[in-house]
Amino acid sequence: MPELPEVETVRRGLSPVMEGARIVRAETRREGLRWPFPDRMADRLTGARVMRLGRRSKYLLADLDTGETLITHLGMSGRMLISGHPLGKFHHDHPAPEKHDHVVLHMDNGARVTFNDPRRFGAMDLCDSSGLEDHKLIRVLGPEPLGNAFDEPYLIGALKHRNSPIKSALLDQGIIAGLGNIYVCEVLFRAGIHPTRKAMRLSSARIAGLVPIIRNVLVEAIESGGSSLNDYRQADGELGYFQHNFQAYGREGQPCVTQGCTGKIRRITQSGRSTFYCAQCQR
DNA sequence: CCACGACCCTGCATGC
DNA sequence: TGCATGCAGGGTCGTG
Repeated sequence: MPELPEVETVRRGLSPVMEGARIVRAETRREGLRWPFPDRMADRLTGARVMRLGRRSKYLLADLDTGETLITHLGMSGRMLISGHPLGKFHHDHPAPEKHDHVVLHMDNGARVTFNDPRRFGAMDLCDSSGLEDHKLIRVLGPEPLGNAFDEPYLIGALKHRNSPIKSALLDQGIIAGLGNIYVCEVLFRAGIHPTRKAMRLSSARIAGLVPIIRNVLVEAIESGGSSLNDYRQADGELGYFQHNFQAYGREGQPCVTQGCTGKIRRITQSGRSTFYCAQCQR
């Protein structure tokens, strides 16, 4: 489900429900997801007030008044469902827990936030807020693509010696934090760059051109409420609609939308993941 | 220091 | 109807 725009959409949906509210009860319905939950997680969450809901890359960060931060990753299939709140799908009641509801946060404003994740690639962890930047999942991340540290000189330097395909390099969270398979395909399509091209073989000018394209794709996707594939929804139950703006991803066999291009979108596999591109206008 | 494949897990669409 | 296969927006780890 989630790349940076989807996680940002979830954050925006959750923040009016969670910010300023206290967790009166935390239910963990299994021992962990991708990894075991941290020691006594439910106890450490109980009574905590959420000061601020933030995001770093694809991680949701709930800054608590206990001095700890709750780190949540949605993996491939994770969702955050709101009930008992006007901004949630269920305004007044709480649906019975479903099969893959793994963590339920009961807020003092009557809302419940449920972390549902069928594939269980998601994760939760708690750390000292002061040490967040040193957390093992956070410290390995490259710059935020919508932040000031991400600019043309940075990307040129980061890709200069990369011998891997540009597709793999842009998926590397240590280079740019937050792009995933969909948005990398869309970025390379807009840039007219062939996904198998070696990063180090691209001119500085072409790499520099990627920077505004990356920012634009992400901003447009966030403004659209993210992309809804399968049953992914925003926290309020609404569907995002950026998937209607895909120009490459998921369009195998369909005509290229570039003006004057007669090509069709192809699908290849790169390191186990599908890449969609137009062989005529991406070089 | 890479780059790549296997693996983690469930659900869904497809084809026989 | 059942069953096998392949695919899915995430990431880590071991190997060469």
